[in-house]
Amino acid sequence: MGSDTGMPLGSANMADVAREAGVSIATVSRALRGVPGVSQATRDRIVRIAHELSYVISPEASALSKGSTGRVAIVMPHLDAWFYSAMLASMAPVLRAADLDMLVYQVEGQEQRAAFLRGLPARRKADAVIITALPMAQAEVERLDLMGVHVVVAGGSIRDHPHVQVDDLEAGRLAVSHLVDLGHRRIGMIRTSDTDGTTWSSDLLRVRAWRETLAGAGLDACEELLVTESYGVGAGGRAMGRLLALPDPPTAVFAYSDELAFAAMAHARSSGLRVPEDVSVVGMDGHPLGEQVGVTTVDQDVAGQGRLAAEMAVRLLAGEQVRDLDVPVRLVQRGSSGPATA
Amino acid sequence: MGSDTGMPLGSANMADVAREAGVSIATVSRALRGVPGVSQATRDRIVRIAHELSYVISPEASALSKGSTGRVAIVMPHLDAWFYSAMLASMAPVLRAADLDMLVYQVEGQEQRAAFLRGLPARRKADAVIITALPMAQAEVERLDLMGVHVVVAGGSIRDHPHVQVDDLEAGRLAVSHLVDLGHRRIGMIRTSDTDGTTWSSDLLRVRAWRETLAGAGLDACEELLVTESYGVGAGGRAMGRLLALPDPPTAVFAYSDELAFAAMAHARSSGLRVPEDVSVVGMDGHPLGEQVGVTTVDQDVAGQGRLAAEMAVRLLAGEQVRDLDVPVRLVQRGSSGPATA
DNA sequence: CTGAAAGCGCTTACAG
DNA sequence: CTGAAAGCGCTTACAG
Repeated sequence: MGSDTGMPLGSANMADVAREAGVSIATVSRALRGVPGVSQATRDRIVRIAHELSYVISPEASALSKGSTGRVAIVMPHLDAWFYSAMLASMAPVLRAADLDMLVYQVEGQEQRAAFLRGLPARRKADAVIITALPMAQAEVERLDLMGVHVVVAGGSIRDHPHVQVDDLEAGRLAVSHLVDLGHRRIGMIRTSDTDGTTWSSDLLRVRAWRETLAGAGLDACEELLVTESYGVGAGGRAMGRLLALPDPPTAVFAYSDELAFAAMAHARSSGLRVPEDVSVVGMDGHPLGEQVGVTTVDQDVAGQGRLAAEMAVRLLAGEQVRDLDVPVRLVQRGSSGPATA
Repeated sequence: MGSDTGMPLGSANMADVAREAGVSIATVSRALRGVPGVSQATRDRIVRIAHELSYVISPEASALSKGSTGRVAIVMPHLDAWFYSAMLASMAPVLRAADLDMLVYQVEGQEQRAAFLRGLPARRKADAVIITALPMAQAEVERLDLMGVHVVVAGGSIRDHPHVQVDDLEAGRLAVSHLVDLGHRRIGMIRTSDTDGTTWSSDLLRVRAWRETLAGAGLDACEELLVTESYGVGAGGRAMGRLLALPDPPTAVFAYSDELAFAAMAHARSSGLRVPEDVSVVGMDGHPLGEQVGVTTVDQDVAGQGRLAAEMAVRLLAGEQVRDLDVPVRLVQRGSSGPATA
């Protein structure tokens, strides 16, 4: 690494490389990007000198002149729930392979969402934005159109933006039918209320599936069996507590996520109940811990959804057409659900 | 929102705003950034017009001329393990408050790490980089110095870069001493081997604590009791399986993380063992599920570490001095550990 | 195959 | 308080 120019390592710009190589910066630019129009010898020399100078292209300057940022923004309401981190983890390698950087925004609650959309911050910071399972009110959704970047929706759908999702209605039916088939007559549902007052397709659809499946089986989907707790660590436990405290508690519960299911099960057990003998629990997602802990779930291939959403963004940036993708769900029966005994 | 200029919403640049307002772009720049030197009337008018035109500043152009990017890069080996996602989640609001964007890099394994450091990609893409619990070989560490940006280390330490960490030696001692105090004589340890061949302070220190604590108690820290599985979903289960298959299996196990502990417990139970009667398990982290599932752990306040690391990055960017921060750990006793019965 | 020059959209001394 | 102009570091027609 002989920096014989005496300049601090890594502070070189394209002009320095050009000077050192005895060519114009236009030639350096072409050589380094690998575009045709440079002789192999010149290219080799430039590459070598750039390396010697520890030259790194300025993404800002590059972006400014070509008009694209080389970045994709990922927007999620939470970063620490498993669903979101699994999404993120599966998007990362796809974007990396396409040489795109990943800008991550945690946009939690209506206020932050409003601020995010008001500032339209992603518009000039990324070439595309992947909205992941973000609750949104109708008026907010409109703002999305103004962002002037490609929008991909993962884990849900928003108007006519291209999306990757599962059929949440089917997912909910799978879970609830499974419990109905096991002979349960009182079946509760647990969800969290980040979605307060806002439209979020997955949530609405799973609740609808719960209602419709119960109705279809001639069972009562009364409001007390649908408990909503605000998002947070204790949500699942509190929700289960409320259900179990009912005069006529459910013998089975469908939780919106596996993490809620884990907490619900733990709460039930610490209340002296056996799972599934006293109460059955079904979650949703396909959380890896679920296999170990033995939770019946509706697997929605989160990693697959993330990968596909990222690929969709990559395609859009390449100017290709994309079409909406539906990822199949499947019921995975494990120890947390069993026959109704009452 | 009357765009009376007829140009597509959001495509305006500073010159458009200037023209519309009848001022120079210099004045627009000052007005919009809130720097002094613009009359209130002019400022108000400019702000209004910018809003009407849905004007959003070009971060690229801004960054190029002022020489900073307004971004912080977060580098982690995994994004889907709880520890990392909790770190990320706690960094996000701090960076947001400082008006910094978060660029996330999942750098997994030696090959990707080498590529990351070879390209020094973060150097010009962010003003600071927060390295989170990333295993690194010595030679790789050297390259860090070349990045030409502020480096903060979270959840460990790397040479003399400012860091936020816990005392992993103490953490390990707390866990193992707890088991020794309960009367256990055969105490195993489970870890994962992302760290293969590389230096990662936390890992080395916790293993050392395990060895030293056992030695200090006159117990045998034989190699068969230290099991290393490559990182992944099944790691904890496989590791526990290996320990339990030993001719003389341990009666207690210290797992590097709570997630490993969950899996280890599940495996033990599915093997027909009771926890803690037949085997005690202690994890580390302070995973929220641990409270629900009843896992004894060494809480290392992950969210606190993430917050402090992000604050440290913000301070460095503000030109302030920072000093290394040590976050305290504490043993949280729960149901997964109990007296030795053998 | 190579270079001179315009342009991307800002910020920031420097003048007034 | 305001503006003209240089400069940030690239990319990309356009010529040769």
